[in-house]
Amino acid sequence: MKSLSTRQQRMLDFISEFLEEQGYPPTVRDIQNGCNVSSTSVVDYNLNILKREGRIRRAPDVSRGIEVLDGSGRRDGNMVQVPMMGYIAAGEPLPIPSAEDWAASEPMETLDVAKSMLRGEKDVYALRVRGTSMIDAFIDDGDVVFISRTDNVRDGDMVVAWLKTEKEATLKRLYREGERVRLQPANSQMAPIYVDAEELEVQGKVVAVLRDFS
Amino acid sequence: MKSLSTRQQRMLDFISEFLEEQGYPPTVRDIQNGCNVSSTSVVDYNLNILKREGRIRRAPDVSRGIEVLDGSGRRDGNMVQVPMMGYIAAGEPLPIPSAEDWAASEPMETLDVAKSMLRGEKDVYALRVRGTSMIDAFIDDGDVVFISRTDNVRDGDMVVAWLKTEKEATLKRLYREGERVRLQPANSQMAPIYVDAEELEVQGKVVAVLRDFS
DNA sequence: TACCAGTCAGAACATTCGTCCTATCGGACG
DNA sequence: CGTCCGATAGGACGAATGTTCTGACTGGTA
Repeated sequence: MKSLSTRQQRMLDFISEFLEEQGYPPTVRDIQNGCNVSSTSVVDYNLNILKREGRIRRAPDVSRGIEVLDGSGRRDGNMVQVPMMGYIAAGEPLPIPSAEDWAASEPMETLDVAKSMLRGEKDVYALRVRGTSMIDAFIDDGDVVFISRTDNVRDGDMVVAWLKTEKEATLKRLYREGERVRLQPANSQMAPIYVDAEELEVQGKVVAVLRDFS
Repeated sequence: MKSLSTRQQRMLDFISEFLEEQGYPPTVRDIQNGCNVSSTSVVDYNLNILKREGRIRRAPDVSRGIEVLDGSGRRDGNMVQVPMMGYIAAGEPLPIPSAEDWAASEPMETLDVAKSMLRGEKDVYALRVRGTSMIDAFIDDGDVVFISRTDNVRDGDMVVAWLKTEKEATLKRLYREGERVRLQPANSQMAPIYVDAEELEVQGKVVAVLRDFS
């Protein structure tokens, strides 16, 4: 990647900052003032260079039609708000409304998460782990688990397993073995649980675990 | 929060979509065409209502000067690119260039992360954990730890501890006890390590741990 | 020196685009 | 029925803004 002149670098930084602060891109004249350039034509000139170098994209004849591209040519701003649906703890039912109620439900606490972290998983919600019942999966009290409400569960996936008779929800790796299902703790020192397929309800698949120190 | 008319809701959705797809907000006329409105004045009229209801912010006399606000009045698009600096494993030195080299170093792999996840911590980088040497901190092989290169370490913080003579880097909770330092594993079953303050170099503070299933 | 490519200035031009004025329509209300 | 109000249209004005043209200045090169 070709190196930029100081002016071009400054312009690029200014555009990013402006976008961050204002929520929309700057105009040619905004850049002119922000970078101490004495003519709009110079800004235009250097914007074309930035475009040629693949640093920005420009929509012609469109005011503020500038997009800043990162190193690989992607645009920034790929966030998603994941609803925090409550707690998960062994022995308590999961407080998850159906998908229909979901959209209609009241605004709740949400977690800002980069889309890339979810790797394309859809219909994701978050739960905070209460207690140390998941410790065998290296999931501690207070951790946040991101669950994808998907049916596409493959053997070996970490799932939210609801045991109907025990009325218990835990996180385990799931393996189908004929009639029954093996629920394998992540810790090899711990013994697996075998249950009837009927006994089990898979609430979703764990996409990610987040532990926050602050 | 007052409910919106179908047209207003549609406009709000359109603005978000447009912003997501184009990277900059729509004009009044973009909204007009996108929502099948027959006059710009109607768009303006409804935009003012959306503003009054606190759903958007508008910069007067500014083209595309629309910001979509979430429920609590914050603007979307609060992302940060955290550099992935390599691996951390007991017995290997940390491959962390100094802060000066850092800016000059080559473009490296980055992780998109919501700012809110870092809770204001500055100068954050990421490391991938190799091996199970951190297992006592409930940190598994392959997990990603986010490190803040800060000096503001308080007792009880989880830190990247570099033991000079052992040439070992591990994640432990740090407690100062006079001359020496106690390094406490997260797992209460495991015994703490006591080292001379001289022996220890704190590389940074752990801000978050992320485990990704995919 | 002469030439050339890269960069910058200043200014004018043509759209784009936010705003505003006026008018219409339908429902609620006395 | 008349009035008022929210929502909608159509259109036009003027400011905001991208684009372009001309000219000048620089440093490198034959």
